Amino acid sequence: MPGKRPAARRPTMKDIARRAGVSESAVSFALNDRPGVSEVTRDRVRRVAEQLGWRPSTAARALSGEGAATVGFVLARPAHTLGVDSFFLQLVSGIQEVLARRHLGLLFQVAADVEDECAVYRRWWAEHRVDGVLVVDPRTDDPRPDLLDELGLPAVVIGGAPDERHPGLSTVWADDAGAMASLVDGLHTLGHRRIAHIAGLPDLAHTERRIRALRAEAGRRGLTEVQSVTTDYSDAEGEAVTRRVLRSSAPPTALIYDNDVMAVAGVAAAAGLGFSVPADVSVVAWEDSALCRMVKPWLSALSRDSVEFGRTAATELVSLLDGGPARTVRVPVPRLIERDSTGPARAS
Amino acid sequence: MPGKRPAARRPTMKDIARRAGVSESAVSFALNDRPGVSEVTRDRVRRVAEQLGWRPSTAARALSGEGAATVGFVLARPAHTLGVDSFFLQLVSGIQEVLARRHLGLLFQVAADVEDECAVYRRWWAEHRVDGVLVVDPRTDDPRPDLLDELGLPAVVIGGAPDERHPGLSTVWADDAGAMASLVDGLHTLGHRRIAHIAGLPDLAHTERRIRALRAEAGRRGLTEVQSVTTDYSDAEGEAVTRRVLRSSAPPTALIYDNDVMAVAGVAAAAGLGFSVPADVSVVAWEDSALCRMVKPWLSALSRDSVEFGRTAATELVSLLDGGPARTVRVPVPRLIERDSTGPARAS
DNA sequence: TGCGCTCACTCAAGCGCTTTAGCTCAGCAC
DNA sequence: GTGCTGAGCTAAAGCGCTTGAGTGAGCGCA
Repeated sequence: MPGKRPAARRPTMKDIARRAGVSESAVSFALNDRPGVSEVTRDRVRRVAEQLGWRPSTAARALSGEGAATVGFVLARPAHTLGVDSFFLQLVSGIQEVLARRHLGLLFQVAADVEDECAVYRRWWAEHRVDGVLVVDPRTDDPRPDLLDELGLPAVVIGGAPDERHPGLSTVWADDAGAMASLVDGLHTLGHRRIAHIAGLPDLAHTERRIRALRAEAGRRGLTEVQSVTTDYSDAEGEAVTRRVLRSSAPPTALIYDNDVMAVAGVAAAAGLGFSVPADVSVVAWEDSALCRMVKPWLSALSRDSVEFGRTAATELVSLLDGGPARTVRVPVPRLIERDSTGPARAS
Repeated sequence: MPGKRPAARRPTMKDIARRAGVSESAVSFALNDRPGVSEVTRDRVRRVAEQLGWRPSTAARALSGEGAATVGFVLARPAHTLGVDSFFLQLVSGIQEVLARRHLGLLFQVAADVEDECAVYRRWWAEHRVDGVLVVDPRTDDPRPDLLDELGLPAVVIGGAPDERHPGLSTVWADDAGAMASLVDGLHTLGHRRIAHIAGLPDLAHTERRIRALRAEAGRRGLTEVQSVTTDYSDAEGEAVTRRVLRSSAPPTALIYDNDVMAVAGVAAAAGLGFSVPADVSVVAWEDSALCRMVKPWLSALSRDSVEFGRTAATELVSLLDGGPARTVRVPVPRLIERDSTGPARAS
């Protein structure tokens, strides 16, 4: 008897039809809220379906042209940077919340690089696996929008800048430039004149945006000793770059890190070099998480609601799947949470 | 012209059949390596398929009884504990690696609790969405194995103890008891007699295993001042519990944390109370990540290869899907990485 | 009474694939 | 010549659902 697989049979519409004494088509109409059946029949069918625990087979649905009831999400980052990043799990959990409500599945895949990611989209499309995708980490010179256009796959770009060249794509983005501007403004007010920006991956669109915004703000204020350095987001590079910039003859008095991991690593590196935070150097993390309260001093951070970000993106995709128009949605500008790592610049 | 969706048509087997001048059945045989076609035809068909960029429609495949080519993964943890946890992303990336090679999709879902998770399995099963699932966070008194048995859904339990009651399930697990034993042994050798174990979620099977193992080890050595306290894995509880245990009249000289996040929070809490690590109290984290090297002192940690763990689990599931037998696989015992947070007990 | 119309429903085809049964023809033994 | 075999292929059904084209009853209206 052991090892026996009962494998209870799944009920189908045919079963419902039989029990309700109507045709399969009637069942289909009834369950999909289509006209063509009386309210009485509809109710009866619904009751039978419920009672049988019926659920539509996604395979059959997909095959008859209804789409796969699934959206795709590819993460293309080097494996080692996937580590201690709270952003993606939060984002995904927000996405889920919205998708689950519509019984849409989330097909998740990690890819080695963007090229790989494109291959995944092609495969998903050819295999009829997804109805749309959520694209993260948009890049400067990104091949993905063109591809998705070509495939006719509805998509929402998360974190991209508005893009007129692809009117089919929705975009959900945060105003990095604005955030950077107010950040620089705050630091400037505190007397900081030498600022280093330890940025993320060089090819990412938002990295680019932040770098440009910083340069613009510096220009406007006549600050000449302002720099951005790109990294791979890892604690290792955060530490290495911090060490390098602080060792210069006129070290920065404020450090802006593009994520929390590097900021934490950076604080440790600064301490190692004898710099005290915030007395000698102020630190701000672009991304708030528990991490920021795990080190002394607690890190001031730009906080955004990543879960909400995910919700927004998913909502846009759902609307796209419903035939809605592509849109560009801006989520709220991240808010600076002032903690103990920022203070007035040391008088030079 | 803008907004036009070209929506290139997907090639089907019919297209291949036409171009290759054979019937659809022949194409099916050829492409699935089934007997019934000559090598010459097989080659020709394959070439045409390749040239057309054909990929089988998963929907059609699933409908004709081949399974959905997808496995499911549900994460049922309170949203706020999802934050800074490196384990799951690593695990998933290991899983992916194996699944991708077989062109299996990973359907991912976050659920509120185990009950919710069960509902997801039922739905997936009824909707024909997945061929098997990976179950994480096994619990004492877990409803999931029974359910999966009932549904006849192949499954691999990740982190569970071997379970004879469900011969249909595969299990991939680490020997927590052994790891705990050697940990206690090490601490005992260093002179520690009062040990506090800040454990994870109380219902998880591995939490239970570790607690029991600690108690057993303490019993064997006649240590009476050894305790385990369960938490929700969050930095907040890690900090609170640390504070509480260190405030007692005879505070522990060694702290074992069930994850890296709590360990880091704990070190900060200890420092706040005037305890120096490792002089006054030693700290070990059960889970190694970049976090452990982001604080001073660097944390000693039990390190396991989570990516490999994922690979192993996925491999087992694939074998199950191929009709292989259910198995129980043990992954290597986590290894203690000694850094700066452990040392001899202060002479009392 | 008969015409046309609507409503509620049924029939049957079709989505892209697998699979079983069957068909054809060459090769061979007798 | 007949009969058998097996290799190589085709025809057709079926998976569970949707959908457009019927069908037939009931009704209003001239």
